[in-house]
Amino acid sequence: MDPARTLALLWRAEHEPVRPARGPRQGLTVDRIVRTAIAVADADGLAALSMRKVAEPLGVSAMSLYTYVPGRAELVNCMLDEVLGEAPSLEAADGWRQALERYARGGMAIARRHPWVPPLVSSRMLMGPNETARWDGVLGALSGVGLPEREMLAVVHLLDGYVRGAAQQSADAEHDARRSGLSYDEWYEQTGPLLEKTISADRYPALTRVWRSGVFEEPGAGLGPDGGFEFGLQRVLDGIERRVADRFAG
Amino acid sequence: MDPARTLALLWRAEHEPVRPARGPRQGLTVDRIVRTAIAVADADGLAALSMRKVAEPLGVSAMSLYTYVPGRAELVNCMLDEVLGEAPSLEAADGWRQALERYARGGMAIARRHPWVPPLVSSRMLMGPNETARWDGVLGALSGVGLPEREMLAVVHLLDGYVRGAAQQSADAEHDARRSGLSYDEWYEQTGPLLEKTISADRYPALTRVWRSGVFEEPGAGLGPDGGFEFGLQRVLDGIERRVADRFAG
DNA sequence: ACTAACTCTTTACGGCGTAAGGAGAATGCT
DNA sequence: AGCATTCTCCTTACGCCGTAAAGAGTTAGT
Repeated sequence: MDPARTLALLWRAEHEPVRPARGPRQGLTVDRIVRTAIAVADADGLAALSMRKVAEPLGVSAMSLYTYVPGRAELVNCMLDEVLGEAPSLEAADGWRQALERYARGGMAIARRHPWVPPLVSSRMLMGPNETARWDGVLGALSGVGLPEREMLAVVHLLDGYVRGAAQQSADAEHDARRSGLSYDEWYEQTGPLLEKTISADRYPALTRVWRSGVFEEPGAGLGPDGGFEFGLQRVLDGIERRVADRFAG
Repeated sequence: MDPARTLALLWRAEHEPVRPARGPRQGLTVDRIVRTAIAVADADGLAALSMRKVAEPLGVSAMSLYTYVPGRAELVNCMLDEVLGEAPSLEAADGWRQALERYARGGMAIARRHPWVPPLVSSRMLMGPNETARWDGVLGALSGVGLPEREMLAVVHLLDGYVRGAAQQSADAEHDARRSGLSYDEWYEQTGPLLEKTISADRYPALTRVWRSGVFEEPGAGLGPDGGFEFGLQRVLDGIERRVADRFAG
C-alpha cells in the first residue's frame, strides 16, 4: 500500500493535475463509491463488505471500482476518514474537560452509527482531512492546560483507547444479538441456567455473589449494549484531572 | 450457534456421558486442535486462520475437524478461553489497586503474545473455565472496597475496555508494520514529508505545534507499539481511586 | 482518419467455510 | 464367528471473496 497514493486519495488530490482525460468520462466519483460502501458496511458489517456488493447498487461491475480506488484496503481507509467527519467541533467547549468529554462522546456516537469503525481506529494515523481536523481540535483543547506534548498525546491515546474498547464491546453485543436473533437479555435467560450448572458457587465465590445480586441482568449495569460508557468516561476524566492538578501543584 | 453446545465444548464436557464409542478411536483431541489453531493464529493472524491451515499440521483433512468442533466460530471461542488461562492470579496482590494493575497488565501481556485476542474480548461473556476464573479473581479483588455490585462490574468493564483499546492499537501497529515491511519510525520517515505538504500550519495550528515538537517521533510517547499503556493505566486507576474515596467519604 | 489514452467489462485463479455423501474401522449383538 | 451399527475421516462440490489479465468500446489529440 503506497503511502503517497493513499494520502492523495484521502485528500482527493488524485486527478487534480490531469484535467484533460483522453478516454470516456468517468461515470462515478470516489465520494459516491465511498458513501455507498459506508451504507453497505452499516447494514451488513465490514466483513460482508465486498467489492461486488459495493459495485452492484452503483450499477457497475466490481472491477470498474479499481479505476477509482487501488483496492479494498484503500476504500476502507476512505470510509473511515469520511465518517470521522461526523465528529462534533470542540471549539465551543467550556474548558478542557468538557472538550474531552465531547471528543469521547463524539467518537462513541460515530461508533454507534457505524459499528465497523472501532476496529479500524489504529495508532498508525492515516491523516485524511477529517482525522487531521479531529486531531487538531483535541490537541487545541489540550493546549492550555500545562501538560507537556508527550502527555497530551498520551491523553488523547488514552481517550481513544477507552472509547475504542467500549465502542467495540457495545458493537459486538449488537452484532452478536443480530446474528443469533437473541437480545442481550434473552441470551442471558438462555445461558443463565446453563451457567449455574457449570459454575459452582464454592469454586467461584466472588463471581457467584455478584451473579446472584442480579446486577448482570440490569440494563446498562456495566455490560451489554450501553455498558456503563459514561461511568467509565468520568473515571478516565477524573484520572486525567488529577494528573493536571499534580502537574500544576508540583 | 447453540449456547449449550458451545458451553459443553468450552468445559470439555462433550464426551463425558458417552463412554463406549462404536466407531474407531479418535486420533485427535479438542485440546490439540485448539493449541494448533492458536499457533497458527499467533503466526499469521486470525484472518489467516482457516480450517485447512489448522488441519494440515495435524495431518488430517479440513473436514475431519468437524468431528471435534461444530465450526470455525466455536473453535475460536475455545482458543480465546484457552489463552485467557495465561492471566496471572491476583491472589497475592496487596490491595485492590495492585490487583487491578495486575489484571490489566495480565490482559495486556496476553494481547501482546496473541495479537488476535483483543478484537474477540466481547461483552457477551462466553464463560469458559478460564474466563470464569478470571472474572472471579477480579471481582474478588474488588469485593472489599465498598463499591456496589453495579459499579464493580462497571470498573471491570472500564479496565477491559481500556486494555482492549490499547492492546488493539499496539497490535495494529505491529500488524501494519509486518505487512508493509516498515517499522513505525520508518513509516513516519516516509509519510512525514508528505504530511507536511498536505497539512498546512495555519489551518491546523495545534496539530502543527505538537508535530513540530518532535514528540511524534519519540518511541512510547503515546503512540506506536508501546503507546503509553502504563501512563493511561495509572490515569484510569487514579480515576477509580477517586470514586472509591468519594464513596467512602460520602 | 488514425492513434493513444482511458473506462469498464468478462473471465479466471486460488483462497475460504462447510454441506453431502461415501469408505473403512471398531464395537455390540446374535 | 459373522453381521449390523456407529463412528471417524475422506473426497467432492458450491458459492463466496479480492484482484490479475486482457479485451471491447469511447473519447480526445493530431
